[in-house]
Amino acid sequence: MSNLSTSDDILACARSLIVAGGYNGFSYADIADVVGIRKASIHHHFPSKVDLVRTLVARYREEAQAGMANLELQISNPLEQLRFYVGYWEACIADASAPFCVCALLASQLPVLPEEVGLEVRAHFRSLSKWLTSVLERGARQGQLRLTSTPRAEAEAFMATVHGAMLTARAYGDPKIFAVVTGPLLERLAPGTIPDLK
Amino acid sequence: MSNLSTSDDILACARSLIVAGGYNGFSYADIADVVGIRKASIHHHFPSKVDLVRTLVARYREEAQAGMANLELQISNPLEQLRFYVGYWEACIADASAPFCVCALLASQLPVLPEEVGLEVRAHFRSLSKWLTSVLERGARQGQLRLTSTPRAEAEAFMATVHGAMLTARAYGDPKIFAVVTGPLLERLAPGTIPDLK
DNA sequence: GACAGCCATCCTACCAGAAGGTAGGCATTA
DNA sequence: TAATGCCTACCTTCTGGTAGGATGGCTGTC
Repeated sequence: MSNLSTSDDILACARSLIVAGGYNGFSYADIADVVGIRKASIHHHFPSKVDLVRTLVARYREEAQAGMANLELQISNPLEQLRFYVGYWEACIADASAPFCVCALLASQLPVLPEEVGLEVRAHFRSLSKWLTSVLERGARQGQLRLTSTPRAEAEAFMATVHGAMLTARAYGDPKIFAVVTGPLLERLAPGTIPDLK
Repeated sequence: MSNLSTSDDILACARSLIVAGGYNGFSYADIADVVGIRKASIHHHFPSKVDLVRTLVARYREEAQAGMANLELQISNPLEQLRFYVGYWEACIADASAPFCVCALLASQLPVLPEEVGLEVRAHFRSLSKWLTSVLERGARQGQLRLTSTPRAEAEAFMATVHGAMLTARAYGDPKIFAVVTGPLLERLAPGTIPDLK
């Protein structure tokens, strides 16, 4: 991998392996092969697999939080914030750099996840939902977004559709379908268009 | 398990284990424990794990096809067909009998799935999408559904949202959120409600 | 009806390799 | 000198899978 810190390499590698196949879809040996290190050396950085994945998800959450905070600073328009969020994932899927949200993938395996990891994953869903709710609520208040139900319900639906679109893109092996699904999702929230017009 | 054929018991058990944790989330030993049989006996019915899971997904697909065909016979109203489909999953999630679509879960792990299994999983997505497209298309033609984009795009969005809602319900450990997400999804397609009315 | 043969089912016993993890040694750096 | 990072070597348990034997129900034949 890169020539930054080895533990960062391990985390980055584990992340992409998890994105590909989930918690039970990779082993220390897989990481060792990619990073160019021995299995035992990974244990030096992360004593157990649970430690590794918990750290990885915690860091992922930090990045996500930082991303949302940055979005609040850089973009004031709620609709544009949503567009940026969706666009971020569209790009990740298109260039196959990270074609799935780590937490979304792990959430699908929650029943077999170690508890400590599960807690982090659930926390991500709550904070993402909270942020989306606040964006939608603000957009509605400012008359920039048109909601058809409560901000919370709309936020959950938004999040669910984005996650589902990731899954569909993977199932079809076609990045373009992600935009096909998420495009109308954004349009529907934007006033100015008249959905009833045929 | 039940006292029907052993191979059916094995398939049923494997299905619920896959729904819980995916392809790598269970072993022959797990099934042996539940079914009350020895590991080696499972190999008699399904020589390899790939055989087992391929058969399982193929059967799941048959059931799904039969379900769609039956829906076409029993219910003529397209909106009611969609309601029934969503209600089916709502019930599965509520009673925890099958809180996730087997193919949706496996699709999330497509990169690490044996090819033969992956093919079946992708085929399910295609046929489900095809059916939803036809329902939406017919509904729009009959003036019973109001689409805001093409039937195909709307079908993909519908499917994605339902899959995402399954994931959300699992992440929150709360079956009710499934209806919170899918309810408005159906309402939006039904004419008669006026979304713009605050 | 008796009996042989056959086949499906399930068993015990075993295997090789992969899993996550440990012990302890050897450099390099602070 | 102490800690850090990485190594070799090893351990235990689990993994999917195989070999071969016991049982028991079904056939066809006499």
